[in-house]
Amino acid sequence: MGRVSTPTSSRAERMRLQLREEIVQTAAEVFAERGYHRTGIADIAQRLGVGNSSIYAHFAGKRALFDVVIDDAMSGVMSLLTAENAPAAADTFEDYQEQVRRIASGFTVALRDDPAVLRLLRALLVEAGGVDEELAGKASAFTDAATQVTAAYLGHGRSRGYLRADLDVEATARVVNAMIFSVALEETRREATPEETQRIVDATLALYFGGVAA
Amino acid sequence: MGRVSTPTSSRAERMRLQLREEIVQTAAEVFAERGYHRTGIADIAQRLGVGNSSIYAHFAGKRALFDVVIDDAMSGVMSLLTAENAPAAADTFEDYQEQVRRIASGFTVALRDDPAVLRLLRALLVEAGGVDEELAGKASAFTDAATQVTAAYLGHGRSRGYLRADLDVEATARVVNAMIFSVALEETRREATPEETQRIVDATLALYFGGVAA
Amino acid sequence: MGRVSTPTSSRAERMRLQLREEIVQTAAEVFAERGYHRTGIADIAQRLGVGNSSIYAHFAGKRALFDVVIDDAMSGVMSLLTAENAPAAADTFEDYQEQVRRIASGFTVALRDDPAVLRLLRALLVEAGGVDEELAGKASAFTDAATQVTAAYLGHGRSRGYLRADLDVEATARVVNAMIFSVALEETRREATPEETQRIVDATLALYFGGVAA
Amino acid sequence: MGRVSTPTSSRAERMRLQLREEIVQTAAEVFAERGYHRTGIADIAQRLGVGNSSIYAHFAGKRALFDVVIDDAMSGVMSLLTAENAPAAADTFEDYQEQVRRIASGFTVALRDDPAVLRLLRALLVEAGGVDEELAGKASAFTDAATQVTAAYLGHGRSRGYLRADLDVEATARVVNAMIFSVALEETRREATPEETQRIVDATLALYFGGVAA
DNA sequence: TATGAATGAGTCTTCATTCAT
DNA sequence: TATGAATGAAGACTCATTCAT
Repeated sequence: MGRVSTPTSSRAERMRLQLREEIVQTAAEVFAERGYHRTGIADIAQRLGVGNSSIYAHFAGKRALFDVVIDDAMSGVMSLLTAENAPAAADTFEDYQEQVRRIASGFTVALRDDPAVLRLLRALLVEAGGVDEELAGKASAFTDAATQVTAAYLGHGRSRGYLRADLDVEATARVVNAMIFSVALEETRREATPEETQRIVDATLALYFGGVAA
Repeated sequence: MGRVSTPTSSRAERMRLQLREEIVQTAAEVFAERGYHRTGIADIAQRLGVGNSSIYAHFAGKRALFDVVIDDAMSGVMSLLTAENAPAAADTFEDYQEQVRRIASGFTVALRDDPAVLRLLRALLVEAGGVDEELAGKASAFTDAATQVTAAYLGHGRSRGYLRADLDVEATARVVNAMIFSVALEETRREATPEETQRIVDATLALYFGGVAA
Repeated sequence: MGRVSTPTSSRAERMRLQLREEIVQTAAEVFAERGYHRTGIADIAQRLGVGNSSIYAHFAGKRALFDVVIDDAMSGVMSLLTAENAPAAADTFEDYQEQVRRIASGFTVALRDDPAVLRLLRALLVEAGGVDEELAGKASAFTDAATQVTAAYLGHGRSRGYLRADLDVEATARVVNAMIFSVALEETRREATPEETQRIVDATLALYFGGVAA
Repeated sequence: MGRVSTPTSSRAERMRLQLREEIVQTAAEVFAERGYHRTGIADIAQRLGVGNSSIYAHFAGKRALFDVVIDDAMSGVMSLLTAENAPAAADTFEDYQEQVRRIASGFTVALRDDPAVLRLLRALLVEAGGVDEELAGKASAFTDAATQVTAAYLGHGRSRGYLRADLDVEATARVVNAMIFSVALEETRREATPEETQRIVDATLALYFGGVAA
């Protein structure tokens, strides 16, 4: 039989999926701009130029759509965090610095190109408690997952000897991620110029690698 | 005949102010627990055991009440940040470490005793954009003010020579504050044990003072 | 027993009545300025400088107070209409014109001195339907009573022969009163100068006595 | 294929406009019956048999709906006042009487068929001050406009010589209109029989043309 | 007795969701 | 299947009235 079946439905299916994707895109934009509560289903539908109820043909409701949007944003950030550089890759402090700079740079570029992702993260992290218990749980799960990723890097560095032997890997991972997200969120709030952002990134890395001590 | 001065009006005035204070307290609790949008005037009134409209005798509306609550929280945090330790106090790195530890400790204790303040800050920083442009501006002003305070400490330390000469004071101040607030917010979100919190604080300070490098 | 009794209570009684009177006065002002619905009990109490509930010590409620105010205004207008000139007084058209001019002049002067009465009438006639069935009935009763007064004048003049023999006394009375009240109300609405008002009064009388025909 | 032109949108548009029209009609009824303040959005929606919020799909709010209703009533009355008879049409007093009778008759018939218009006018003229400064202004503008129309007739008649040479055109116009509106309003208030109304109209015209003098 | 703070019923308005076309 | 008009539940706010002092 193969997959000869339903070629017509296949065309319809493609269009259906495409509309779904457009809804998610548009919803991401609007949610990012205005936050969950100030965003109305009508706002999303209108910006996309479709009818209100078309959204309900693809998502159970506003909350469900937000879930999908947030999941997309989360996985986007997670792939930035984990992209191209395995924790195992660095063996010296110099390599590690290089690796982190590369990641930070990738981060910066990616977010410059698609700042909505970050604003969505803010929507998640910030409004989580104001929407739902379930959403709050999702936010926690996300920070926990991010902590795991960072902790893996830190653990590798400590065992390789290029990070402090007394480093509290798990706690530091949490702190570092908080710092990263905070800076990132803060930079999107005030619409910072690339130069300002670069200064913040440099300051962050300097603090990270060497602390403030002389 | 001593203080004949308007004792009746004084009594009534006291009760009026007391109710106002109770409203602010209760509102702070509920806003902290549920966020701005999920909190109804009815929730606050009910928890306090007064009628809905009593709140309107003291505040122009929900938004105005939230403003007062947020202002209280902001000034609470600002006094924690600036309390008892002038930027000029430390002259050596050891003194400075001691000073920062003292502040951190004060912070920790204060927030353990009154965690609502922090949750309110989260409400401010997180929901700001989802409520009002004005509130968003208030949030920005707050982070800017906090940056100034921290930058004063860092500038003093750099000029004394116990902090890195190449320290980007303003940028680092921003990063450090972001880190502090993030950690604090995160710790209130997941209801961390005192031990966990202590580990986070230690990790934060270690990172701050010496970075991650071996 | 006589009425020697309770001289103290008599003093108190006097003050009580005086306050009651002041409330009616003030209420009349505010009702006249803002109409029934836009006037709050608090507005009246505040302007008089007494507490909200003092009003309830003298009147059953807002509606009852309005009733008293309206009754006062109605009897004020009725005495203007019936004042000093009995329907029987005039025997010639010249006498009648003189009489009517005297009444109109008294009206004008009285309302110039106490324009609130008229505004209250407006409040009665205009808002009657928007408040209560009962108030609407009172408004009807008032216009009916005024019609009776005017009809008596007209009837007298017709029987004396100085008014048209084919005059429909009752219907004309109704029309004339409507004209009088309308003009009076309209003059209070737009804050007319005395000169403008005089022109209107003259035009009204001219129309009344001689119609528009050449 | 003839007129393929967007029949769907056209159909929907028609229904939309129809509902809007029904809302205005029903609102006119209820506002006329109960006045602005005693009319709730719910009353209107319920009488029409639609949901409360459907009204908000067509009008910004209660006040905006009232505005439309009032504007309709005002233009309805203005067309009655100006209909089919130009001020210039009459050249003799007989012609003029005929013309005025025709207008009065048209008025009477029109208001008998649609008494709501008049009740609405009452709502406007009476409640104007009790709702809004803006509405009060609209009421003034309306009476001024009506005065202009009437003054044009009177001015024409005076220059033709069939009206009194000493006629104060503007003041008389104001009086006459006040008389007309008052009578009309009064007739709707007490639910007069056609015969009673006819007597009032006749009395009004008699007064208008010849005054009361014998 | 006068006060004015507190009340709670009533109202307008919003918006996520459904349904007829 | 897509539409967008209609829905109704929910929430902020007002104000005449009551009650403890």
